[in-house]
Amino acid sequence: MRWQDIDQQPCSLARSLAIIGDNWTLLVLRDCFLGVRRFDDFQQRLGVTRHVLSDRLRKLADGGVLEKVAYQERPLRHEYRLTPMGRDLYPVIAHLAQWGDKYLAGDAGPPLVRVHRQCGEPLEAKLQCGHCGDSVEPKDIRLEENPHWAGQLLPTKAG
Amino acid sequence: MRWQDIDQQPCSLARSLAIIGDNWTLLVLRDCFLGVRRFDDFQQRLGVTRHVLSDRLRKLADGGVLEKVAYQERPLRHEYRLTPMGRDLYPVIAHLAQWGDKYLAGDAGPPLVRVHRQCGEPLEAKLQCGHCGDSVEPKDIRLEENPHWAGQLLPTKAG
DNA sequence: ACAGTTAGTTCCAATTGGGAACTAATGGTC
DNA sequence: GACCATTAGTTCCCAATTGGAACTAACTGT
Repeated sequence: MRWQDIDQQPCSLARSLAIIGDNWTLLVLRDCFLGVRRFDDFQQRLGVTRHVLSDRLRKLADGGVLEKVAYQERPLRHEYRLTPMGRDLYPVIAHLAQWGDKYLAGDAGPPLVRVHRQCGEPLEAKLQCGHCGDSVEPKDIRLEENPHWAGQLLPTKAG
Repeated sequence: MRWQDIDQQPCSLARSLAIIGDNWTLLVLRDCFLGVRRFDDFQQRLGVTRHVLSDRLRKLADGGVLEKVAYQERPLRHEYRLTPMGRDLYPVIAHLAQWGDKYLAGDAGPPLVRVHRQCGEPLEAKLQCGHCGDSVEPKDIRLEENPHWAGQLLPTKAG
């Protein structure tokens, strides 16, 4: 199976990755959350080649994660802004960054600290159940298959 | 800059992506969280080619996300298991899957429901501040640069 | 002796990526 | 009017990676 065809899988994770799972794409989104909006700014900050950046921005815009907004006419120029759908990816980025802080930081420590304005403390991101408010770990989750794909998604004991 | 060199960036997100940001890698981890451990099982479930799978599993093991454990001698065979470092990626996968459920599901609805055992309800994953317990959104976060990289990480207003 | 199991490796053609130069549309300067 | 600057891309070429399939190694069971 080709990577470009994973958007046809029923799995929600696979479909998500079809939009944001390419190399460079999550770094583009990191910069979006830092307020970067323009092509050349992305290009210089990331060091990615221009045609790859062009491709990734187009995919993000087509996928609804970014929108292309004209910021001037004559000559017509566009910038890229997060949509609500894009902003919903913040927890993914926050957890990934925190994971890197925890396991991959060098001697100088994590490069950025994310301070929670409301409480003034560095954010310790946790996965929370919105229904009961408790923190959640992998073992706390039970998976239920949608009957439409019964037996096709989860591995069997036999393999 | 080559993608393979992003592990040398100070950014924690970039370093995380150096380990888990390759195409297919997060789908390998999805299957790990579903209990898949063996090479051929990954290969058949993912449809990825064998040498790409081999490369991704090696990178994950080298990065400390998976460990290679012998499950029999004669002939020597290994399986791949999540380490604690790997299990810490669960929030990333949960949020990505939920994002796909919300925005990318087809007519039949999300393929899997993640039920929170403690409260019995479908998980609505939220990003929580471990210090104060509140849910967190992008606008609630203020970034502070580590002085070691002062001025090198965040974009300036000028661009 | 021969088929089956399992975790890979090897080979080749096709796609994708890195690096650099180039284009288009326009404003400003000498 | 000629030339430089800005900005968002596109085009070109070569190298690296991927997809698909076949092959290898080290056994076990019949």
